[in-house]
Amino acid sequence: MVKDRKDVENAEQRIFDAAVGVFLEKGYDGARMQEIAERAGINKALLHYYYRSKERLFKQVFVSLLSGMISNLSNALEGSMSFEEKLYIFSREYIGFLQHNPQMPIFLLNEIRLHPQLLAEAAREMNLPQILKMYRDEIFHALGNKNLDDMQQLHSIVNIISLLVFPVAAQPVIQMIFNIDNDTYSRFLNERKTIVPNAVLQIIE
Amino acid sequence: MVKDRKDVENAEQRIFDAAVGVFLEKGYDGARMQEIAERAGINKALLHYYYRSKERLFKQVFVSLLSGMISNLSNALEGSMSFEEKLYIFSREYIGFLQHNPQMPIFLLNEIRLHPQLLAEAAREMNLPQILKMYRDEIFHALGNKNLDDMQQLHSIVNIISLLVFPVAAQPVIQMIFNIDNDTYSRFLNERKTIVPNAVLQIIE
DNA sequence: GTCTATAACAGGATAGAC
DNA sequence: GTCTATCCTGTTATAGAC
Repeated sequence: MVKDRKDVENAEQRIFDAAVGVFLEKGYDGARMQEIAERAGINKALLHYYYRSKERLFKQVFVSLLSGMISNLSNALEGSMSFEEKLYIFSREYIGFLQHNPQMPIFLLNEIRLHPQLLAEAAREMNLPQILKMYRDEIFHALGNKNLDDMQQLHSIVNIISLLVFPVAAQPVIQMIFNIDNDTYSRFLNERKTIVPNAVLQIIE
Repeated sequence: MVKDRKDVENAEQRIFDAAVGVFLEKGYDGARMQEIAERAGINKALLHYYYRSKERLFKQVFVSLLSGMISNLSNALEGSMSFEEKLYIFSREYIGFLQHNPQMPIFLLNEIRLHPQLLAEAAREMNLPQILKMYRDEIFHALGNKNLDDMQQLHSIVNIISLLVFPVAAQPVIQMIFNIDNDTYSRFLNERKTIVPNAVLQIIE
């Protein structure tokens, strides 16, 4: 089980990596087992040998993407900084992550929309509730110092996420409507790494 | 061509209505011509008689949904009210519309993501550029009075749309994470009809 | 473990009767 | 216009050799 040679990645892992790519690009319904096999450089039959069915393979990919996204970001919230500091770091990290994975938000939201039970199942397989509880406690605690009631705290959190995620998720539409080239849009997103926390703090105060 | 009897809607229209429902629920790849035919109460062959192919039927549905959404909302921007007044009305109308069509944002964004050329084609078939130019002029003009440069204006517009759309689009995820029941979430969205314009004005000033 | 071959069926599309 | 029957391809999944 020596794995230090990355260029000789085993078949199971290559299949999984290929599946991540294909499912992300095409969605569950649009993805083809044939294409996953081709990208992994192996035969279709081997997919079923390792993962039994398309559905089971997809669920593993889905959980992996969702939990990867969440655990990546929870790092930004750890430590003993002030709420303001955490907000700036979180905004920078989150937009940075999304810039490297622009397809993920719509992919995840759409698959959840199509298969609502996915979210509950995924939550069971990863320790999602626990991680999210940490998020909530962390954020609510920070916001609690601002004398906001429960509903106001929820508005604040949703405001932050909305301002960070949507501009990346809707990039193609926004670029098309306002006729913006890629470089300009990239600058636009980079600016938001500080503009969003600024705006959020302004709203709360 | 008498059409005053709505209960005797002709086959072509019934097919189209059924197609809207199925495509919205399942997406292009997940939708089945068979199911559209069943919901329309006619046979599969008749789908092809009227619409030739699944792809052509889908394009008409897509354009209809996109242009319906846009033209509905442009009403809110007409008239000679102040920017502040328009902002409040627009926020109320937009969230209200989304509450009745919660599936639409993710459906549209995902189909555009899967088929980037859809947006350009749809723009050609409807008078999208013209409508959007009206939007832009209207909004930029209003924001222009606030002494904002181009990039700041773009941030403002994207902020508004993000704060309005995302909380509806991501409703299932947000409800699950924060353990919120439907009634509470509905109140939450209603509150945002005034909270969002308040916040936006606060950011701009 | 990995392959080839094929089963089994679903789904879009068309032919042709009425 | 509307239907039934059918074609034909693509797709998941499995059987079985190596």
